[in-house]
Amino acid sequence: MGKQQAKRPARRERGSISAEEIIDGALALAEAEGLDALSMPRLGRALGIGVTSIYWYFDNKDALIDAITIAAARQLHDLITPPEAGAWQDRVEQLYCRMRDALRSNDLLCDLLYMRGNRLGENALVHLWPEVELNLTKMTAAGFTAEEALRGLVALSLYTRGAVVLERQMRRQGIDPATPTPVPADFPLLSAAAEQQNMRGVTDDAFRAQLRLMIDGLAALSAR
Amino acid sequence: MGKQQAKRPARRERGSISAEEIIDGALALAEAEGLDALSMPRLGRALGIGVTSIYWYFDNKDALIDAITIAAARQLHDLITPPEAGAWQDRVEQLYCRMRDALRSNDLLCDLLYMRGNRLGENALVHLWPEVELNLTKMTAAGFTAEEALRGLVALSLYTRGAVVLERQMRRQGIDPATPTPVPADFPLLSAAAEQQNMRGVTDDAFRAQLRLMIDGLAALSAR
DNA sequence: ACCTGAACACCGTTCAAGT
DNA sequence: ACCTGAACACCGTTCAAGT
Repeated sequence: MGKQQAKRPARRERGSISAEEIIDGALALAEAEGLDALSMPRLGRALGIGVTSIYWYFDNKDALIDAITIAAARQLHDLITPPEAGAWQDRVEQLYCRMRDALRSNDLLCDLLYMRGNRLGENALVHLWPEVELNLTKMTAAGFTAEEALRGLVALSLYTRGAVVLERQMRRQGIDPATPTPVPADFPLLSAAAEQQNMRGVTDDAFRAQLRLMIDGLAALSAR
Repeated sequence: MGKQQAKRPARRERGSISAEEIIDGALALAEAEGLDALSMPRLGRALGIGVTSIYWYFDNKDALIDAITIAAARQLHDLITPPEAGAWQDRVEQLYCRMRDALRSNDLLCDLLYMRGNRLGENALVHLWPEVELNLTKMTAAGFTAEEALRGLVALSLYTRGAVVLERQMRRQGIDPATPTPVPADFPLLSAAAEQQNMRGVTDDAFRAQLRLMIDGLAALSAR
């Protein structure tokens, strides 16, 4: 009879592992099982490499997460950037609506960028800077100072981020954002309103309407 | 000579531990060392009880986190609720400015409520529902439908939440939100604007100004 | 009824090797 | 230069006790 010992997988040749392969594997694992399930041992197993080999390419897990964040964010730009032509109001409305859509349909990207501490900070979205610059150009042409314009764009992005994060938190808990929050009858107005416009998320229409309200408010400001 | 064996702490009497004591200890530990440092073994050690004793009072760590979230959120209400009298515009402006202040000065509360998955969802802030009801009353009196009014309040809270979370992420990374983001000169408008109004946070004035813009936009809507 | 340590299956990371 | 397992100090949780 042959030897019965558990045969361990063959040692990988040197040069057969790359940072890119690890990033791709990590993205695949996190997409399939969730970011929480991404552990170094599991990743090593999924890639068929020794756990510790990962540490030759990345100093630690945080560095790896940074890398997959950049990789995941890179694709965002093409998904959401509106055509160059058009009034800033419409371009900006479209940009943030698409941003919300993209993050809503990509939990992993949302988790990497907005949930818990994204170590990259604002650098995670460097790919969007040309888009910001273009909007600033259009807005200054419309009468804004650059500071006013940027302040407005930041506000819109904060609103969008808030909406995305709220909904993500609900989904993470297995709560359907469409189901209204139960509110005791002590609060008649709130409980009536919460049946339509609940506090667990925003409908597409409500999001867009409020976004437009903010944009129009800014536009009125610049006209002054 | 006396026995040299490491003496283990005396066994606690039955009844000497309470859920409240555990919650207080957990809050103290999380405040002192950060939410990440709150582990079951550390908490047991801090309280001088066996780690596993905690499991008699809480099913698991998540349940304990829920409990301390509720405990931490309870104090929020008194801190931020504005006086009853006044126009809804001013009350709401004050409410969200104070909400931001409270969360900015209490990292733990911010982490519990907004960073990563808060299992309690909107129930974490039940203590604010009377305040919401009051604002809905005032806003419907001013011409809003209850749904419109709630939609507006949700939007304001999303903006606030976005601002708080962004700043918290920066602080968590040890980045000073006041230091401007370095932007390459390829983006002249952005780099000029980013020196004043950077993308790492919002100044108090900018936050309030944008909040007021949103409120006035809502008010104009109801006048129609 | 309440409190406990031993034990288990995980984790991230270091280190001293192997090739 | 690149890949590796053994080992370490942690974690959350279960379980079978003790009192």
